[in-house]
Amino acid sequence: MPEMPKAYLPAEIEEKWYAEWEANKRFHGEPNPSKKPYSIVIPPPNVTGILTMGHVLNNTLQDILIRWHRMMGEEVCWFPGTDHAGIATESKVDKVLREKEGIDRRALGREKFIERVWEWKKLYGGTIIKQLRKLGTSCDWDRERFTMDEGLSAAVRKVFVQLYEKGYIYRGKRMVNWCPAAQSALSDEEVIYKEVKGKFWHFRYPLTDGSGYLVVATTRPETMFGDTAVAVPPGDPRYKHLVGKTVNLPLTDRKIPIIEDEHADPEKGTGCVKITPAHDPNDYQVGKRHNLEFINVMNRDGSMNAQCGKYAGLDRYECRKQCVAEMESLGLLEKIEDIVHNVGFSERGGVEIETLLSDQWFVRMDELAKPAIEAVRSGKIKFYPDRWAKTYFHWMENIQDWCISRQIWWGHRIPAWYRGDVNDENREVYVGVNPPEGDGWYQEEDVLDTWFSSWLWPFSIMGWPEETAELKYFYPTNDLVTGPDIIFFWVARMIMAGYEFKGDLPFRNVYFTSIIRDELGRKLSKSLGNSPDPLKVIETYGADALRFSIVYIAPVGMDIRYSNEKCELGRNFANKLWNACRFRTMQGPVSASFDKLAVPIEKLTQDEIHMLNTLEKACADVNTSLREFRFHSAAHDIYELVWNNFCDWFIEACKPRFNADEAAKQQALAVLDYALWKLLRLLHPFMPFITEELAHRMGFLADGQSIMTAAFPEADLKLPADADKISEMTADKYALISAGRNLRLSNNIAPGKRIEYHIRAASQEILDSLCDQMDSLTAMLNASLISVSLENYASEDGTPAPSIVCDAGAIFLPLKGLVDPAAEREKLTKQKAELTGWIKAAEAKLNNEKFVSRAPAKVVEDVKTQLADLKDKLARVEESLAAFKG
RNA sequence: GGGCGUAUAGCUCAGUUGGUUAGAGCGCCACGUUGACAUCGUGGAGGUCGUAGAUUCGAGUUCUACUACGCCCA
Repeated sequence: MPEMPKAYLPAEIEEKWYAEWEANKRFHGEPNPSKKPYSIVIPPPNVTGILTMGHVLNNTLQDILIRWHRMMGEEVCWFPGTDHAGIATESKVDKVLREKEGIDRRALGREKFIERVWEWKKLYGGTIIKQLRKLGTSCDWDRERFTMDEGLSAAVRKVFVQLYEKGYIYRGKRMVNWCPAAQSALSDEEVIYKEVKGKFWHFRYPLTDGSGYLVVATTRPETMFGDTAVAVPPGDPRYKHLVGKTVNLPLTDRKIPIIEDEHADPEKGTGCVKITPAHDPNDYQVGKRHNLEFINVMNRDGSMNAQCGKYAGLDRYECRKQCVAEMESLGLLEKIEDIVHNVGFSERGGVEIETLLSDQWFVRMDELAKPAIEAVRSGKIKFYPDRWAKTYFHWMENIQDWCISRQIWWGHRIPAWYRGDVNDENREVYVGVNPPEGDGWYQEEDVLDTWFSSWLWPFSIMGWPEETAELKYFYPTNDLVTGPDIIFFWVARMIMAGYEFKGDLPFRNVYFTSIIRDELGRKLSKSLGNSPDPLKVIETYGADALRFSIVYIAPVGMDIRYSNEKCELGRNFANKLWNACRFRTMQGPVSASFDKLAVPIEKLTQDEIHMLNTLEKACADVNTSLREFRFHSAAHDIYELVWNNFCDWFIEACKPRFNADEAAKQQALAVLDYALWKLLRLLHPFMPFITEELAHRMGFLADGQSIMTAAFPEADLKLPADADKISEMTADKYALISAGRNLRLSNNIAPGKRIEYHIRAASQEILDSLCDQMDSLTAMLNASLISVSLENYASEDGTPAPSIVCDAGAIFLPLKGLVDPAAEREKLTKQKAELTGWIKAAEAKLNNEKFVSRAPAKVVEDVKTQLADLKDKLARVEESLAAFKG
């Protein structure tokens, strides 16, 4: 084994191990009845996508779960793949064709265009999948799927037909969200409402009888060409006499009725409101109630149509401007008010959404929702953090029908065929998995919402509707890790689909990740330029560092404020571990028994017992944390264990033993190796590359073996019965050492200078124990000599020495006349004041009869013990103080 | 308008069922290159836990109201 470099360099090592793992099919899962199954399906990233920090967090957490379960000996399978992202991909390829080749999609035609999309997908569709590998994700790449694969497409067709036959899918003319950029309908979930500054234009609509006018306010003047009524509040005395009359709709030659309807709010503006049934959801309801005419005034691309007279063909915003100008010139503009209101924008591209009436396909959701609600309510499916269940219930209990048709080409074409005139509402309709027999049939032009294939992902990815061995073994999956932003889009729908088509839940636990923001708390976005490139971060810090850092800093259920510099934490940690191992290799070959502790427990030193005891507790804690999806807690525990317990204290305590007799050295190494091997395994799910590398370098694994399938550590070591007590005493000893170092520093003694100390032990037991461990004590204090007794330090000439009082006793630094008595008095006086304060607090408690009678006996006992300790400490401080007053 | 969440050290965040003197990382100050590690070591300074009440022997931890910020839904 070549000597280890001084600093850990991740690049080559990560590359090497990933290739090795893949070549040996270490990620592959296969139905295996003799083992317990564990599976996860990846939230399929868009095939057009590139890796973002959101993916990094999400996939790191999945990989941690996957690797953890794999190490626990389960048959693990992580199913990966991508979705076809209908609108996103179509517009992307469309743009490329237009800009690079000057080709218009429409001129190309549907068939040719789709061919080009497939070509594009072949070239670039694998990008994000390749990038995920850099992160170390152990997906079963043999099982990678795409939502447009033949099998998954068959699943979509089957599901569509099944729901249609059940009467859950229907086609109809409804108000839908229309994206003028994509020129397609969108589901409610794809519309994002934002508060924007806008205007209220107050228009005068003249009464036909010439007796005056009504004032209506609108934020959308251009839709006035679709007005088919003016509504007033029912019974409103201001307008009662006008109901049934008509107004002349300005800029047109139409007369429209004045009607009474609750939608008109008497408090708002004049109380009158114009009704545009074809362009507003509320007006649509009014239109239906009053049997009004529905006039569509807009084209698919957001321009005005022939209903708008001379404004036909104008863009909606231009038309708005000109309408307002003309109304003003006609003296019909009463006033303009600045307002802030909610406007819907398309989730992609941020184009303002139109609501308009059109023919679309819908899924009735109410029945599908029932078992899905029950699954979460009964706890069969658990959400982490569980408060997301509330959001889920609220949405599910008020669920709306799902608009699933999209007026684009890239996607699953709806398996419906028609025969007869396109405009004939009564033409023949056929819905089936395969095209109908006979002549004259033509297929529906629309394709399905991408989520209509994604909601089948947990079982379509396993080959459904075929009855595959994978489905039998790996379905339902165990855990799902995803962002809360797609709880409606995806999570809720998968649960519904699971019950409807598989008759069973798709997963048991859903972990909702944090959302990543920049340091200032802003959302990451392309336009702000604040999205870090994970690949660059991996190049700079290493994948392990990125993974560890992001888990370490991710708060539970809150947004993460991320910056690349935070990866220094993970990089430094990796380097620390690397160097600890480097130091170990310098001490000789690996111990013969590192897997099982060969040292008899009665021979263990206190430092060793403390290390092992802490290690065992950490193993238990990490397992518990992971079971509860408390990833950051597990990361913190491991960090603390490695850096603080293992490196700062245990290795330092070992050092003198490495230079002592051979038996002591071999025992120290045996314990160290046992702990280190366990540490590496504990850390592996978080930092897969460095742990694999070190496990091999240290000799814990032979060629051809992998830490990936080594046993995940559990708290299974038998320690002496009084291990906890010894552990505590050792911690007190370390506190004493810190105090000794403090004395050295505060008295300006060079760190390299070996000096004498005196320790007054707090008890005979502590005295004995300190004497037992004189070698490590001396080394860690860099002392030349340490005297221990039950007495304070007393110099021959009676000069007092500075000291610090701790739980284990007091430590003195004999300076032989070099002390500054004033400074020492000040320090001691301050300490005395603190102690006195605490003593008063403790006494107050014990003098409180209610406390003594009502608090648990254990608590009262603790306070008593504490008070005794405090008084003891105070006595010592006072002794020292008296000495310095001398 | 309804719902949810968050407010703890200069910054970013821990603090699981209420119980000893509230923690970590970064940053800051001092010292330091004795062969694991300057991607480091040693020591130190720094919060009374948004505000006001309530419950309790005891509250950062429970309850109520309020304030600020954020998210979701309408």
